[in-house]
Amino acid sequence: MRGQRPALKSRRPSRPPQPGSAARRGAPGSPMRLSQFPLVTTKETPADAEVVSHQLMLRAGMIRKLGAGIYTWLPLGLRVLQKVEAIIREEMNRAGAHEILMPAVIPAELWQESGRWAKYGPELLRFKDRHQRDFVFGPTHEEVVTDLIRRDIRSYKQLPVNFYQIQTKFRDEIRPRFGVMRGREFLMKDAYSFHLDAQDLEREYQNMRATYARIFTRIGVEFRVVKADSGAIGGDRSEEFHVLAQSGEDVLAVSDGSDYAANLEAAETRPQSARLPAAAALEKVSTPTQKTCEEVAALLGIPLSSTLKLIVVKGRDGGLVALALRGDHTLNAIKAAKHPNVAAPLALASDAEIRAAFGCEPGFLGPVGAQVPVIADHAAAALSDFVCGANQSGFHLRGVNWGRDAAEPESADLRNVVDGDPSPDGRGRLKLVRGIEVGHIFQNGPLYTQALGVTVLDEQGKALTPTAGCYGIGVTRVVAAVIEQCHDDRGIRWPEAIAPFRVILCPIGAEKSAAVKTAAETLYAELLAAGVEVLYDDRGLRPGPMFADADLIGIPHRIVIGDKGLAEGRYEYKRRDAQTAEPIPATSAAVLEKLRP
RNA sequence: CGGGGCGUAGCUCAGCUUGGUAGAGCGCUUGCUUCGGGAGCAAGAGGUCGCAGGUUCAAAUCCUGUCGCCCCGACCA
Repeated sequence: MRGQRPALKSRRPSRPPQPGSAARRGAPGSPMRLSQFPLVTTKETPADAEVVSHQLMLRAGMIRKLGAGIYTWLPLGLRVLQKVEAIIREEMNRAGAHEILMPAVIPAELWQESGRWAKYGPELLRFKDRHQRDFVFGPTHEEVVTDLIRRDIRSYKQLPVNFYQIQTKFRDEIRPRFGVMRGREFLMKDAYSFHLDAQDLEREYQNMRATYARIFTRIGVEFRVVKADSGAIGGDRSEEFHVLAQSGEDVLAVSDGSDYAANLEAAETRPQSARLPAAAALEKVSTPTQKTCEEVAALLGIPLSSTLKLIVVKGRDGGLVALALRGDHTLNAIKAAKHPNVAAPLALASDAEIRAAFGCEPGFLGPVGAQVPVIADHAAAALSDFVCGANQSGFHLRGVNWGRDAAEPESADLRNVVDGDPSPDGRGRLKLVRGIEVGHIFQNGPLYTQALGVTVLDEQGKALTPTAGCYGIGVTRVVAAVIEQCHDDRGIRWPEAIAPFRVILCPIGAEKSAAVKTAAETLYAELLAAGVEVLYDDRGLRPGPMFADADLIGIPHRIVIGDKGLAEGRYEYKRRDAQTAEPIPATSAAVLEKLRP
C-alpha cells in the first residue's frame, strides 16, 4: 500500500487535465464512437409493445425487458434517464431541498406503526429475511423519512426541512403495461417536507409547485397542472403534473375558457340549472328484458339523459344507500366515498342484498317507494319527467318526478364530469383529454407525523406535531412521456435538454475517401474539445441504415460529411425536426454556431 | 383476481388440426461487388421446440401439470 502511493502520484500529470486532453477527445476506445458503443437497434417493432414510447425505446436500444414491468436500461437510455435526473436534482437543490438516500428495504414495523401494513393491498411487495422478519420493498417513503425526523428533529429551529431522494421503487401493479410507463420497478424522485404550521407548508407547497414547473419546462415537455385526489397516500391539497398524450392512462378535464384543469377523479362541474316543472303523468311500462338504461331508452325511444339509474352501495352505518345518477352519467367512486353516509372505500351491494332491500332484480330499481335512502347526483336531482326502474322485475316507470312520485332526494356531486359540462369556475366548458401523470404534489398534513408520534418543541417549549407535504416525480415515466409527445414516424425527437447526445456525425464513404475520413475525425475531435456531446458514427455503414439509426435514436442535430459537399467546402446540417438539410461551411465553428441555443 | 391468447434460431413468425426427428424472412459471420435514406451475389454459424411428467416403436405436434409473457375486464342496475 505504502509503496504504491508515490508511484501513483508520480504518474499523475503535474497540471490538471485540460479540456481536449486525450481522454476528453475520445481515443479509439471512447464510447462516443458508435463503433465502440453498444447500440442495438431494430427495424421491426417488437410484438408486445403497444404504445409508441415503448416501441421506440425497444427499437432504439434504450431498454430491455427482464420480466413483467421490470427493465434494464442500456447505455443510450441511461444517458437520457440520467439527464432527467440531473435536471431534477439541480432544481430541487436550488429550491432548498436536501438530497438523502433511504433504504429500499424497510422493516415492516414502521409500516405497521403507520397503519399502512394493513391498509396497503397486494401492491405492496412484502417478504421475509432469514430470521422470518417481515420487510417491504418501499413503494414510497413517508414512514422512513418521518422516522428520520422523529429521531433527529427536536426543536422548531430545525424546521422547516425538505428531504428528497432519487431512488428505485417497487409497486406490484395489478397490470404493468406500456413498458417503462407503468413498470413495477421504477425510478422516482420523492421529497418530503416538514413544517411547524399550515402556512409554512403552503409556502413550501408553492415552492415545489414552481420547482416542478421549472423542471418540466427545462426538460422540454408540454405539461399541465391539474387538481387531483390525494388517493392512497392521504391528505388534503394535491395537484398532479401531466404530460398531455393520447396514450395517457389518466383522463383530465380541462376548461376551454379558463386555466381550470382537474383529474377526472377530482373534476367538478356547476350544478345544472333548476328543475323543470312536472308535465307528464306517472306511467308504468313493461320492460321484460330491458335492464340497462341504454336498453330502456332504446325501447322507449327517449334520450339516455332522461333516464335515471340507481347504484346501491354500502352505507357507513352498515346499511345500504342508493346513489341516483342520470343514465348517461357514470359514478365517481372517489366522490361517492367521500359522502358522510357512504362507506369508504366504496363497496357495491351484492345482488342478494339488492333483492332483499328492493324486492326485485337489479336492473329495475328506482327511487319511487324505495326503502333505502337515496342520494342523487346534482344532475339526477334536476331531472323531471324521467324514466327509472319500477322496483318490480320487468317494469320501468316513465313520467317520474321528484317530490311528487319519489321523495325529494338529498343532492350531491357523485358523478364523473363529461365533455361539454360547464367549468366549475363558470368560465368555459370542460373538455376531456388524456394525460400521463409525471408528478404529484401533496399536503399530507400531520397524517404521518401523528401516526409515528413526531413532536418538536416550539418557542414556548411546548410539544407540537409538525405538518408535512410530499412531492413525487416519476423519473422513468418522464422519459417515456417525453417520447409519447416527441416522436414522428421515423423515431424519437429528443428535446435538447435530455437528448443522449446533442449531435451525430455521419461520414459517407469514409472507407473510400480519405478526405471524408480526415474531415470527420477532425470535426469529431474539435467538437469534443469544445465540450459538445457528439456521437460519431464511424461504423462504416451505408447512408440508409446510418440515417435511419440517427433518426430513430433521435439525436437533435445531424452533420453529414460527404465527398460531394467537401469538394465545395460544405458539410450538410439537419435538425432532427426539420424537413430538409442545409449546407454549412465545413468548419467546426459553423457547426458550433448551429448548436448554439 | 376473473376471462382470453401465446411460449419453436438474436427478432417477427410458419410448422401442431391429421405424431415420423425443424423451416422462412429479417438480423449475425466471411468474401466479392456496391455506397446520399434500411443494397446484390455467394458461402456459413445459430434451435435441449418454456419446463416436468405421461401416452406411443416414435412427440414441437396428443394428454396432464407447472412456469413465464401478452391482451381484455374489474361502472353495474
